[in-house]
Amino acid sequence: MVEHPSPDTNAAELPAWLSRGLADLFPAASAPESLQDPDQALAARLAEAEQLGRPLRVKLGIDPTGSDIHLGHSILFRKLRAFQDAGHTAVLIIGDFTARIGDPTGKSATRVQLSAAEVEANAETYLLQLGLGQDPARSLLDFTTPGRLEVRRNSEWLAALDLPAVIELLGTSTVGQMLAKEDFAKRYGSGTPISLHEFLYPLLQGYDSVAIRADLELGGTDQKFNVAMGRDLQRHHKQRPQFALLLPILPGLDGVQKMSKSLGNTVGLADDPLSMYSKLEKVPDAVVNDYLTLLTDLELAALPASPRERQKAMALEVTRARHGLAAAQAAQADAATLVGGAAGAGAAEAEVPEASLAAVNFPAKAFYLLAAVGICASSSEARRAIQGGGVKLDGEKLVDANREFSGPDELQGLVLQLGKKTFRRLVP
RNA sequence: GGGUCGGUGCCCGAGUGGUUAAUGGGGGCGGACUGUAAAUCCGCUGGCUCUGCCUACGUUGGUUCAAAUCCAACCCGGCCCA
Repeated sequence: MVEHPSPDTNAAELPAWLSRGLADLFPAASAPESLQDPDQALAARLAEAEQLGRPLRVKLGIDPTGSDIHLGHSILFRKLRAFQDAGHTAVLIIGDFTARIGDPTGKSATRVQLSAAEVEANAETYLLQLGLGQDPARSLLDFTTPGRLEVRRNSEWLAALDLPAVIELLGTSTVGQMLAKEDFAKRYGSGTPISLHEFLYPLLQGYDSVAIRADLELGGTDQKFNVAMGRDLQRHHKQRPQFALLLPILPGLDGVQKMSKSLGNTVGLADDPLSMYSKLEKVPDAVVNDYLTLLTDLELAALPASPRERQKAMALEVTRARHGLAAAQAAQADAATLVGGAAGAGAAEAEVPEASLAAVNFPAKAFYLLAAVGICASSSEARRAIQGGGVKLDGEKLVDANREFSGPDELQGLVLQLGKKTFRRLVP
């Protein structure tokens, strides 16, 4: 490639771990030689950091509004981790204060406000899923290496703002600027209500950057407005404005809409190996390469061209990163046996999630059993599933929804199957 | 605050006194097909250990043998005016 004769040109290139999968970066990645300004060019800022031996402070904010982290979120954490591994400081902001307003981004309606207790409980779960107390080799973030991670809650500084401070904050932008934001513009245009407090959200998120003196903020492309707001506010507070690093929004399992719990197209970080693998190996062909780029470190060029092989390689690698190679390979093998037709014999061998019969009251009718064991959401749904011919017990189609089981003995050890990909081994 | 229009099942959206969990579409789930995919076709889509019983059309109360459908008050939202 290019020669690197001087430190100046060195800075003109970003490392691959940083540029992989980027959707947007501003103000600029690198700059012409005449403009090696560490405030304008990220490459220059990185070089400066190295020179001064001062790691960059890389901000990522999360609002603990739900309880499960899924792969869609994980692409941001993966990038944050890459910064950690390169020696920088990840500043993870738990939006315990902002979560109670609700980020209007991408929302077609005002979000429900959460109680402080709910938010705190969610925050705890998030940290555990991100790897708190775990071996960094297996977890998403590095919680153990000193100096690599700061976890901050934004109530720390936001709860302390008094009215004059809030008014000053509001004074930094205009209604026109707010309405320029796509979500607001859409909602305003379509007559969907926008509460005034929602205008505060971008300002508060921006203020977080001021509070922690961020050098760089990570976000999805939908965060562009909010991240840019951080730059404005930092300038307002006489700080060096942060760089913005935007990553694409991961499409969900449907391949069209973004991955989101409410759309039911997610793969959870906490999913067991088998369901993680089997969901992933059937993502639409069109998004397999996105998954590979954003969720793995694999070289795309080195992979087989066949879409089916790519799906498998991607599913295996993503599962491996969470559960280890052995578990991932087992999941791959099990997926092949379970779904591949020879369910009867295969199911007995394969490793499937277990479901306890403890909560079942016997005698139990088939439709009730499905619901009681948690495989169906309701007994009515179970009844329909059985009548629709989608339920198998130990490989044999269960046809009678009213079939009665007298006790756990005749069920334990058997595998209950709903559709092609939901399996439960019944245990006491 | 005034005027006006509106609030139906996961979502959109019919339905304006009388079988009926309530047309249709989307989404979801299941089946066939397939590459465990896409496309296509078919079925299901409130709850309950269910041949029946509950609960449902913003909330509460009322009229009626009978209401999602009529009346009243209230709550929430859009638009116009202030």
